[in-house]
Amino acid sequence: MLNLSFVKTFVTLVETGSYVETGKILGLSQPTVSQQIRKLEITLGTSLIHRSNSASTPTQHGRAVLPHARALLKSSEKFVMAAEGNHVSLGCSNNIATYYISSNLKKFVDHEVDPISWDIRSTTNPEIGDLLENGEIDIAATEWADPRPGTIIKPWRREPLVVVVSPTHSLAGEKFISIKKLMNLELIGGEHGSGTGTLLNKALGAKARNLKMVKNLHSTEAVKNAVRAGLGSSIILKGAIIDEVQSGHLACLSIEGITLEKTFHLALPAELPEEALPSRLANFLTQEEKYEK
Amino acid sequence: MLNLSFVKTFVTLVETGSYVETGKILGLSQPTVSQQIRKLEITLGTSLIHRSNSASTPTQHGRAVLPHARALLKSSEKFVMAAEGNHVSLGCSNNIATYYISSNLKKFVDHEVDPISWDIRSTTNPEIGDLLENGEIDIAATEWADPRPGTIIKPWRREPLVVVVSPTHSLAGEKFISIKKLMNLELIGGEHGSGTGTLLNKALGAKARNLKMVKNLHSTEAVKNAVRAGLGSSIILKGAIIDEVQSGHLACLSIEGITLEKTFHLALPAELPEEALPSRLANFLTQEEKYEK
DNA sequence: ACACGTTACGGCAACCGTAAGGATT
DNA sequence: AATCCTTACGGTTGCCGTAACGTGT
Repeated sequence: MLNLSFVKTFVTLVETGSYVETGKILGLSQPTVSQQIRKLEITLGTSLIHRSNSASTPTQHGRAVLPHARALLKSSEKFVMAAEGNHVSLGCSNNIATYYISSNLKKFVDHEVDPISWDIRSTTNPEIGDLLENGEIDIAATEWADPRPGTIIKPWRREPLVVVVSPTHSLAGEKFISIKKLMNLELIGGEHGSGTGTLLNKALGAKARNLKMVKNLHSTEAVKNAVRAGLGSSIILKGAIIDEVQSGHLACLSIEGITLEKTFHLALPAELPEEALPSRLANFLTQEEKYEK
Repeated sequence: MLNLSFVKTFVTLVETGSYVETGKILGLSQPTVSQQIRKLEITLGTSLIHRSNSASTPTQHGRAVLPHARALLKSSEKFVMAAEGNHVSLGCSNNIATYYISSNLKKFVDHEVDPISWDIRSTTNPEIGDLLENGEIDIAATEWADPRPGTIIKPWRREPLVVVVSPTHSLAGEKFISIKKLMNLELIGGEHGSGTGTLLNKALGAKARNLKMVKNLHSTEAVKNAVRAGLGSSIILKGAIIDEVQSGHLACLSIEGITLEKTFHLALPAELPEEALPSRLANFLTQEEKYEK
């Protein structure tokens, strides 16, 4: 079986180009470095480094293997981090991953004393619940509450939805749109399962039926592009179009008389202790955002 | 440093739930299994398995670490495979990855005697060239030739482009469309850098300027959805819409008088020996498709 | 009594360091 | 001569198996 230390010395040897230097970095004697490379080559059955007195360069094989070697070491680090409780696998809805989570995660990482390792998986809202149940992620951030056995749900933050139109649209420049006028817009929908439809039904009641949904595209980015091109309008999370509004590529309006808000939720395994990293992240996020009833 | 064997025994122990069984599978004595788990726990500094005489179940920590452990082992396998020359990292344009490569790759894997490990990265055509230059992929399949220093390019296969309209469109049902009528269609473009624009300029000459490109969406799937919804028409690789045409959700036509074909290319590092896996894959693909001048 | 896991201990292989030996500049 | 890597060899570590020992069913 493979020896991770040897892989590590191989990688640093390629990076430094020198056996002596590698030894110094890793705290090994120089002959040991030589020995380890030899042994690695034997277990792999191929030559990895061109032997010459002047320069130590990887062979063709060595170069081919190098990215995999790096990936292996990284994977090993993640494993150790996870074991030490300093790793979170975060699962987010596509929208949250794209537009919301990054800055919060950065703040959390800076806020923690020990270094944190993390990864993010983003997919559709319903699948996020599956991932959490299967243990593939430690904590989930979704656009609607998806209660499952063995998980607890916390409300995280409220995010307004706005009506988005092309800047050349007659309504561009207005702050509000009446429900009546909303019914006349040709609306382009986004990703399925993001809960926007349910939300509209709740806010508009029976009138939601009269909205002219002309098409569903599969991602918010595709919707934004379509609206920007004048193919229609849409109802989108405000956080997703801040840049475009600022730069004048899109115009946004609120709906007169109603507040359209999506509540983001966090979900975690139920039996998790408070001091576990996912719990700390959840607490940090909810406090940070000061969610008010 | 971590010992990969121990990680392996940990994973199989969780899978089997028995020390004895694990020993049998891995060819170890039962006390050795016990010892390895203990040592792993010591190096990680946490308990992984609930000690009890009846059932061996992972602790909370153990469950949290498990996916990372599996990832680590998989990463190690990939490393070994790469070293043995039985791994290819294939980079494809998004379209090729989505619609073309899978069946070919399957045939190649079946055709090889030794088991092959592989992975696919898909991104835009220009980026594929970068990946190959950086050694992050071993072979590239792109929608146009992108010659770089140190790489060789082979034509792979020709793929027709067709005009795609909604099945409710007046032209649906026709086999051909005149260039004149093509000028009247509101065309939706797809991913940037896929070479379709260049191809149209070559085929139509100055007339290409008169095409009504109303919008570029960022992926072929988005374009398909938009066309299907009647938002416009498009010019797309035929292979991307076979299913939709068959099921009647889209209609396709050829352009009268001209053949619109994209040539897919393969790119590999220049100095690669013929018996290397990427070379074998390239040869298999080009022979399979019988590319004629 | 039996099945399962742990503890104890000895042999053996593997790893690392020191010292000496080429080869190239 | 100096630098860099390899070879040779001995000491130590650490891994594995056998045997003996708890413990719950």
